[in-house]
Amino acid sequence: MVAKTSPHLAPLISLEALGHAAECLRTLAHPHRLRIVQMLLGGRYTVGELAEACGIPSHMASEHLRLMQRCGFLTAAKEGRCTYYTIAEPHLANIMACIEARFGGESQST
Amino acid sequence: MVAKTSPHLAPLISLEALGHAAECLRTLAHPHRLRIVQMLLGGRYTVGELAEACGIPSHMASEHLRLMQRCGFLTAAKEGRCTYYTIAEPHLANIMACIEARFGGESQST
DNA sequence: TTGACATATCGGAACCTTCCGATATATCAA
DNA sequence: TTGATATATCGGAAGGTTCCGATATGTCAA
Repeated sequence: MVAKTSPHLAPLISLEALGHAAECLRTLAHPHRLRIVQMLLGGRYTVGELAEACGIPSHMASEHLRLMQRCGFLTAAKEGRCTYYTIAEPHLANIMACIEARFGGESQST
Repeated sequence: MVAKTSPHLAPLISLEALGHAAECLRTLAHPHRLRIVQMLLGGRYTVGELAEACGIPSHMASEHLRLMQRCGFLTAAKEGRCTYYTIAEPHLANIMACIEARFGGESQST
């Protein structure tokens, strides 16, 4: 039931779970989607606001948001003509913190 | 010089840095590469050992390792016929901890 | 109803990734 | 040298992703 691997390691995640993790990482691995997640960690925003912040047309923001919703990262709430998105997966805060720790102070003066 | 965005958020990472972050996340976003990183966080291994643990031919493990080396994640040390790989990017431990927190206890009894 | 706005969806072009078999290089043992 | 082992690289097939213009849906104001 357990590992037949080397002595000094024990708790390997199953390849199936790693496949799921890889899927989520791939969903996160896009500059506009990272920006969207970073903004949503600070509050809720509409598609149009997120699109403008990323400098992309809103129908593309909508597509990014749909991808992240499928992954369970976000939820949508329709209010009138607008759709507000919010973070649904609490672990995103941790991962963004890691990313900010590594890339936060990177070459912003060039 | 600073944000012209909404009141309740301030420290957005530059899109350029987010692009770099996305590249690194994409490199990580593969089940075999995640397994390799997880193993290497517990010690150093040869290409063949990593390949066997993933159930893939060693020339494919070699390719995964080269990708991660390019990203600065790993370093290689040749010893005789074997090449030992080790973790070079300390932040990988943090990110793997996030991933284990989220996916560690997932469906291993199915 | 009509028109304007906000979001969502569709179809396709361009590009990137993954995987594989074949082959190259480098090391050791005899 | 020769043969076996360990790793690395190459070229191409198959599939996935990103982006875009066009179009659809759903909401508000008049």
